[in-house]
Amino acid sequence: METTGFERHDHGACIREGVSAVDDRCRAQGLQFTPVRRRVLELLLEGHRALGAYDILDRLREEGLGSQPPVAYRALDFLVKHGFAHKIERLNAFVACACPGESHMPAFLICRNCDKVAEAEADMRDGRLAESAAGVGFRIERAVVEAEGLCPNCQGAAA
Amino acid sequence: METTGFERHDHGACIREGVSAVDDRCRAQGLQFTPVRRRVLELLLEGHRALGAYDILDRLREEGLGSQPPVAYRALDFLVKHGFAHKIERLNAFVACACPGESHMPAFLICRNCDKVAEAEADMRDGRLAESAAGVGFRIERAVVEAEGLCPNCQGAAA
DNA sequence: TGATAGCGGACATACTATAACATATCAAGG
DNA sequence: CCTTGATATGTTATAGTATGTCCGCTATCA
Ligand SMILES: [Zn+2]
Ligand SMILES: [Zn+2]
Ligand SMILES: [Zn+2]
Ligand SMILES: [Zn+2]
Repeated sequence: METTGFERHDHGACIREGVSAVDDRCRAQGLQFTPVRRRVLELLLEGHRALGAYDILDRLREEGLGSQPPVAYRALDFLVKHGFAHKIERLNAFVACACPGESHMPAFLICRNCDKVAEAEADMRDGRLAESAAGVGFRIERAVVEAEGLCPNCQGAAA
Repeated sequence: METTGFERHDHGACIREGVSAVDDRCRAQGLQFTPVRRRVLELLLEGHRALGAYDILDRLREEGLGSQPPVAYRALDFLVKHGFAHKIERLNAFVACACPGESHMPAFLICRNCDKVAEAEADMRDGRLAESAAGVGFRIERAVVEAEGLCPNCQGAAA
């Protein structure tokens, strides 16, 4: 089970495991993992990339699973709400969660060259930011952390 | 010169100093601090809040300074490009920079109750995230760090 | 059987951002 | 003076992202 998606790996297993983990969690929590929601998750898992809502919608349309924006947004909202996917604010796009179900404060590493996105842990309740925040009396509840740069593969190519 | 805008302070001075600091820097760097750009900066400085491009545009329109989206976006682009303002990705909105001219990797503390935004330092090249990134060979160039929570004033009120 | 709740279909609309082209302004050089 | 190039602004249109609302279906449960 790789963490980043930058390395070569058995991506078929990646998808299968991702879907089945969410399937399990939905069953456990009594959530409805409907066909549209499952398909959207599969699409997000297809590459370790962020997909826009309308990219998703196009695919759904091709497959006869829905043709109007709310269909895609509702599925995405469901996935995000339950921690099965995340929104990348910088890209107005969405990625599958790398460790669905585990509650976490995710951070993202976004390659500006190949657009791959990796998920890292960045609990903002420690570290320098937390100190600054505490210093002015601000209580952090959630945090968006999105780092942009070059992934290991693209540093050599330097395109 | 307060750092956060959460505390009571002489906000008139806040605006004057903000504008004049940018004025100086523009002069020093040969940048044109035109009426529209100045006015947009003033609007951003009015509250320690993020303003949407169309909020800005409405104000500009009222004042006869421009009526079409590109006018606002171009002024905002100028301010952001030269570090006089920042975009808050989570809000699709913009804030004046708290320390214009100094190059920095800003982080933001966004109050979910009163919508005030404070700027903090969070250089992502140290800390835990940098370690994770280094661990997978990812080179961080820029980072969006936007923390959401309650500012000191709103923690009491707890609305 | 009827009430309730959740999901999805469909239409319309709002909000955010940019492309593309035209015009204005000003400074440098012929 | 006139041209030219650079920068900023004006204007129209369009692209891209996200939500509101209403309706019908189905499953569940009293
Ligand atoms: Zn994979
Ligand atoms: Zn890459
Ligand atoms: Zn102030
Ligand atoms: Zn507040």
